[in-house]
Amino acid sequence: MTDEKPESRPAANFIEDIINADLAAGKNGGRVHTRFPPEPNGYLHIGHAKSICLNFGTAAKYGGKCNLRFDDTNPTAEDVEYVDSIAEDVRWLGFQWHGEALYASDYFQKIYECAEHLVREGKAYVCDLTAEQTSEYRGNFYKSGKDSPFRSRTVEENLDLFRRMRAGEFADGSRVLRAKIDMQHPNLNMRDPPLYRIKKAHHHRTGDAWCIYPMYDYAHPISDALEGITHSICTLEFEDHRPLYDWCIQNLPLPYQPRQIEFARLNLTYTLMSKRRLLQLVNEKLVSSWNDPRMPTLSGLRRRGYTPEAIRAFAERVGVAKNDSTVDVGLLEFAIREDLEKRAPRALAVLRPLKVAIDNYPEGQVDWFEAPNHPDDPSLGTRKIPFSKVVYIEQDDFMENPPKKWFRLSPGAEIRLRYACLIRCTDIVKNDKGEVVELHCTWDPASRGGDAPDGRRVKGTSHWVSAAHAVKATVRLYDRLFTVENPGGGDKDFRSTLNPASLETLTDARIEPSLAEAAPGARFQFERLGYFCADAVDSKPGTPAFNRTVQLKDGWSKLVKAGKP
RNA sequence: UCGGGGAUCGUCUAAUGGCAGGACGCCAGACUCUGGAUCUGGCUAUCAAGGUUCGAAUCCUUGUCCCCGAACCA
Repeated sequence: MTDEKPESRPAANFIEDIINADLAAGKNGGRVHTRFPPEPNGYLHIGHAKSICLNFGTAAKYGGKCNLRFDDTNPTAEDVEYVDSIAEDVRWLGFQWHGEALYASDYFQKIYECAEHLVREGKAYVCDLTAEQTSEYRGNFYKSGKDSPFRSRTVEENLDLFRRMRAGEFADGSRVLRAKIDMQHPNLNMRDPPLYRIKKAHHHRTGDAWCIYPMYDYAHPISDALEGITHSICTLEFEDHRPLYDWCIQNLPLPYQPRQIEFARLNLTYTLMSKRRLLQLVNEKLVSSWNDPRMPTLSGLRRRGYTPEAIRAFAERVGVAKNDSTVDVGLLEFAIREDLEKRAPRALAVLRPLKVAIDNYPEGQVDWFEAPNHPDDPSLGTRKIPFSKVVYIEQDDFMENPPKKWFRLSPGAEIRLRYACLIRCTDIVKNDKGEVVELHCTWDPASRGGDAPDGRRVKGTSHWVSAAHAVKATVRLYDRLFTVENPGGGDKDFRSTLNPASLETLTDARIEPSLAEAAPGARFQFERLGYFCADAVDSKPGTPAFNRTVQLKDGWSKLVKAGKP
């Protein structure tokens, strides 16, 4: 990078302020070491992406390191399926963790030894209260707690009992190890919190080696300290767990003293961001899977056609602060448009075909027009598109009785077929129901390529495909999954606000021939429509299926909406 | 009625006692073989009331509103 001293760099957010101050105070020997600590109990979503970008990005900015650590202290909720998907998603986003992927379960032995240390110091005890009794003894916001009758057990008795817990002598839920702090503490987290519970459950990594598992509040600070984490960044709801985090760091013989910093998690309009509810969508088949392109999961966004670059740029723009906030989903859409606008090759595709016969075009003739793959970037090259006597245009591009500012085709009007020629509508054909099913047009042979030699201007340009050469394709049009800004907000069941039109599958779309062999995952701009990608699962060369990633900005529909077309 | 946080354009976010700035959005215009892109110009904000100060978004006081917290979840 530069020879600039780290602490002289202007801070991008309050976390960097803190790091700069720590660096200036000579803490941690000048090191910056963060970690991303997902629990492997679900798929990563766009909210996690913010945290990933923050943790990995901050470390990188300071020339530090960032660990990937699976927080797997609750075997009943966790699964290897999730650890695999999480690792894949982090890599896809473009980040490389320091060393091997780590697991809190790697530290179970050390965490256990720390617990014995607390017991020996008289700072932890085995408690036989039931969960209900524990809760009762804890008191509540307004009522202080009272000491457990087991609080005064001797060190010897506690050590014996704890070892027998570990040895599997007691039933699930019959005892816990608790920190001995203060049952009168105004912060409920400090009222003798449980450190270990008995769970005779199979763990995805440690198997049956353990039947007691540490709680998050206890295992997390130890894991951080063991790894030499300097700044342990988490979300706001852990703010009042920080005293307990610090208590653990202070009362245990640990090699490092990490510091917890909390920031506001990402909320997005029209988007659900809770793992529990996302799981529900999957389990209840309200979406096809975790990677359904309508899901806010990273695997869903990837399949939808989002790029890692766009997601990182989005995270950057959203910023980092402590205000509860809900970002407009439009900002995410802006990020992917911005990225794809410069990189996606253009192509012509007609979603809802309307047949157009060019009456004065010679039967059997084919013109191959050359079209740039990107109008502003010649380095993407060109391709040839076939033109013949019958073409399809978009149904939306014709109106029999158009409003005033209509630039597209209508009876008697002339438009340009993109990169091909000018055509004028001479006649329309309707079916029994009075719907327009076919247009008759004439072309101006002098306009070959798209410009008239007489210099006449044509306002409208339509995309099109040659009927004889176009390939049929499946195109899935995705829209937001919910109809309300805050699904599941208030007392509404989020399932009642699902958008019934979140997926529309078109099976009669026609694409230009060059698109037929698109590689799965390849992204294109279908001109005048939006960005699309060949589906990574269902699209095969020869039988393509495209997902709409996002629509192009649409000035016309905006006019219509404003009521002034 | 307890503890912990937070209130700046419509939405995010900066300004760390010294010009309230940026991005998205929106509006108007230019340009255009995508009603796309691009380019101009514009719009809109310091929760309230007092105080300190030459000067307050920032410091103090009082109040209001919002979020989180009572799993042997993370």
